[in-house]
Amino acid sequence: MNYKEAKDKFIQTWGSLGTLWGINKAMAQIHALLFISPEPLSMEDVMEELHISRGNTSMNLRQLIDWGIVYKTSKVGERKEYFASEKDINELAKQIARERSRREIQPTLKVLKEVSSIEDDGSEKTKEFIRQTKALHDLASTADSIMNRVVNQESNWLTKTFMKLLK
Amino acid sequence: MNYKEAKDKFIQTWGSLGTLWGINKAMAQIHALLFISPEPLSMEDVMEELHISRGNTSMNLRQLIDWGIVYKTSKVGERKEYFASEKDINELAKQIARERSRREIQPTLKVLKEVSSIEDDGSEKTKEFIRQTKALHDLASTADSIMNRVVNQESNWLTKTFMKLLK
DNA sequence: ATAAACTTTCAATAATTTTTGAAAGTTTAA
DNA sequence: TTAAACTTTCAAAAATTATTGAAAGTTTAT
Repeated sequence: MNYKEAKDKFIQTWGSLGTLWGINKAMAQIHALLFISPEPLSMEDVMEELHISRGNTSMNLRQLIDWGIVYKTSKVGERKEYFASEKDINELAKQIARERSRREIQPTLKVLKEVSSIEDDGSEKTKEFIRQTKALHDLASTADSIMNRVVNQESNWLTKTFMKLLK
Repeated sequence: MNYKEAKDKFIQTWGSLGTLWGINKAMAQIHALLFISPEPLSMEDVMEELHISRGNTSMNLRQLIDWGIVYKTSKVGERKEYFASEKDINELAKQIARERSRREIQPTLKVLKEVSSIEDDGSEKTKEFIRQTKALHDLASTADSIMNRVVNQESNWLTKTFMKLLK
């Protein structure tokens, strides 16, 4: 396998994985491309490499910036903007964990808390509902605490902790 | 909020969350319904509660069974099959972790290993590619080890470990 | 063997999500 | 101020994914 083949395969794989953690294919592919590029790329570069339209590129770059895993840079004497991805893998993991917590877990916890607080009328179905939604709340809440802890520690905490756990 | 409202809200929320962990809405809603039901439900019951077709119900119940989080049961003297979800939250978390590892992480690891093994021709872009794909491989691999450990421990390991970490 | 009770399959349709591309918007240089 | 260089927006189109429902399939009782 040569560089070009490996690169295409990586971008393709990362792209289809993206849909699994809640971002679309183009967004994940742009991220993959920037992640392995030694130099920041312009919008034009991204469009050409991935064969996607200007509009699509613009919108998805914006989203990546919103997620905090891609940055705008500029080159002296050039008007164009260039884009670079977060290169540090720990920083990337932290950022993703942070965003997933904010976008998914927090809103879910809110709903779980709400629905598990209905009045217990004594019926079996109500009891079961309260029991099960409370259990889910606890699970999600615990998972979220872990994620927040990862997010708020020094960059290597994740790896260190994992290594300890694996001993 | 009464029981019916809370139930609908829970099913709705769980349904839209589903798309985020890689299962479709109907599948997640069926799971939600069974998860809070004190009794196993028939296909008919599920169709009526969620207003979805027979075919849809059948296919998604099958998938839930494939994921290992819903079981078929039967009632004596009845020909119909009934369906019940895994009720134990630790078992549910384990099962989901196990399936996500098998379906997503393992295949990704395979590709990452493959593409990060291309020959280093000394160019900056190749060096960067190898460095970054290796780093991702390490991250995914570590995350997977954790998940497998969770999967292979006694039912309460997850919660216990989390509690320790939070101290 | 027949038929009733039930489940599965799958081609057609519907719903949703993504992508395009051209017009509108913005910034900078002269 | 003008215009060139570049980016963003968004309605329409395309692509993808989910759902339906009726026919085919299966199982069980008689």
